[in-house]
Amino acid sequence: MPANREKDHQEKDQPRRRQARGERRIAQLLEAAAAVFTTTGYTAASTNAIAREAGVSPGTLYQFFPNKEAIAIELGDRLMHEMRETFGEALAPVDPTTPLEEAVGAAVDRFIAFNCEHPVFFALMHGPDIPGRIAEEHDALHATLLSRIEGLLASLLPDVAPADLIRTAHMCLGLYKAGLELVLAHEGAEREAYIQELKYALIRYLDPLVGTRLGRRDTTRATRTAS
Amino acid sequence: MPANREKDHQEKDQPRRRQARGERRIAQLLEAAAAVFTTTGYTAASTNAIAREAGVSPGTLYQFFPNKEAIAIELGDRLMHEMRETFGEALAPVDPTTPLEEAVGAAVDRFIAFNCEHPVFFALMHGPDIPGRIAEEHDALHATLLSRIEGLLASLLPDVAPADLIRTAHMCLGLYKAGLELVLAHEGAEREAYIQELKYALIRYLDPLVGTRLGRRDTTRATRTAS
DNA sequence: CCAGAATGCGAGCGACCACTCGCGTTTGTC
DNA sequence: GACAAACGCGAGTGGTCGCTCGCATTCTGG
Repeated sequence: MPANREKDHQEKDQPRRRQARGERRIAQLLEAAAAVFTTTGYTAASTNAIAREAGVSPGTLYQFFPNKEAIAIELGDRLMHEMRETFGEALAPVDPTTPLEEAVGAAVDRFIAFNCEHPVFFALMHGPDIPGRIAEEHDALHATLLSRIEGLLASLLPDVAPADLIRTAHMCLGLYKAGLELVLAHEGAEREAYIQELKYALIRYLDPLVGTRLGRRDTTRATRTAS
Repeated sequence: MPANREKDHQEKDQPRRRQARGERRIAQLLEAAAAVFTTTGYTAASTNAIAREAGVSPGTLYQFFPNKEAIAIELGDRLMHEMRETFGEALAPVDPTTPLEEAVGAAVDRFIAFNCEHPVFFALMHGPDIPGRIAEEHDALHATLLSRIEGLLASLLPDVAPADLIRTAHMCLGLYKAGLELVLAHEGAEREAYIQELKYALIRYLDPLVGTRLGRRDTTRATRTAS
């Protein structure tokens, strides 16, 4: 196979010369795609609808993306990048003396904030309708999150077998996703209440594992608002 | 509008005269549909694929179902019916002296068993790809489950405000769904382990709400299998 | 045994979708 | 100002899908 073509079919070596206009269009299209994906999901979203939402023609969309999948991939990449830089390593390093409540509370708060700001993230990760390539990205993110959580748990719970640690990490992520769905489904005070419930469920789930730790406060639910 | 037509367009008053052959075909088609929905989801499933899976022609399929949606509706109805008769009122009445562990454990066991036996149930309820009518059925089931759980919780936790009760019911269902996903994703011993984790998470979440109850045993996790 | 209904078929219809192509417009460069 | 490249357009193409229709076959009641 030839090493490199000239002006034709170049995809990765020469990312194609873009004008400022083009970059703006790309951002515009990704924003529109995020909106459409959020409301209809990936498969049900039509490229024509995305182009319409962005106020351009279908042809213009395909000037910047080779196909529909690439739009979701690029969107996923940017989200992942933004996620990393939003709370960089905030999940990994854990001072073993940190109280469980604080560690869980801080992690949940950050994730919830991110997901509220980027609802398309949940839509892309949660749909059973995602084709091959995106599923890989999804799995990669999933694995990353799991290993992060696993590391965090390992620092909190030194005396737990690895197999149990992995399972516990899966459970934490699952419980978080369940809570997130409820959080996103509500607003205002009710949303806050669900955030508290989520933190509470996670803390109660993890607490007894923190067997030999000092100063374990009781995790009994605080007095609830009488409503 | 006329009260009833004769032989034309009758839909509900005269369910159309069926032969035994027809009933068999319907069951066959629903089974095929369940298989296809389970593997590909509702929207991605094509009626031609369902017909092929059932070994009949597309035309035959439409002899028994007016459209694709009706297949999912009928499937949902039969599932719901089977669910009701499988553990009828098993969720509703709760002896207030029942230990929390038993109540939760029994309910989870029953639901997990049902979902393992009918994987299409999870596929139909979990997909974000579901059109209007089915979503209504979904919501109806959701509401039914919620009120059942709410009733169960009310019998267990008499001194909790209604608003908190509703929220707690939502949380329980969400936590269950999260656990179910993990349970279905594993097999054998690992599946059993996740079932235990799910029960444990629910019990720990609910336990402190059972404030003024007698004989509350400690819910510390039992010694885990050493792998 | 026979009329009529129920069942079964599969090519085909219209709609929609991802994607393309030819051509006109704007922009950066010399 | 001129040339090329990037940008922009929208009708059109091939393909899939839900669904229909005309016709053949099988069953049922009288």
